[in-house]
Amino acid sequence: MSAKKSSLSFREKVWSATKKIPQGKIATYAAIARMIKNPHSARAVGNALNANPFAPVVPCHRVVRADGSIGGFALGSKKKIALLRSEGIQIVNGKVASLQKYLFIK
DNA sequence: GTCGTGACTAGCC
DNA sequence: CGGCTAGCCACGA
Repeated sequence: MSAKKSSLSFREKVWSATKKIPQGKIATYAAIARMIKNPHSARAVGNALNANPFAPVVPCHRVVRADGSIGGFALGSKKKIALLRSEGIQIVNGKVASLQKYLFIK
């Protein structure tokens, strides 16, 4: 089989996968790791987004923790909640309501 | 080549 | 319900 080589760094893949998240939907760090074929790098995914220089370019605010908690945000978790709400996501107690309902997993 | 750090996760009390 | 621990991976110094 033609094994494709990963020319892009791990971070590049993370940003690429995150950019694919449709508006109104969200994904977990583990889900992103799954998209890039690194299901065991959920932690590394967070690191990638933290170093993400494309803050407004990549919908990093659509990425939350596996338990629905907001996790973190370079511009402030408060801002993240505001953005999610603006997309139709219900946030309760700093957590996503019906996380599964909004999850975007391929 | 080794060490420390972090926007993670699951388990245990 | 909350708090702590251990395991996991990628990156920079």
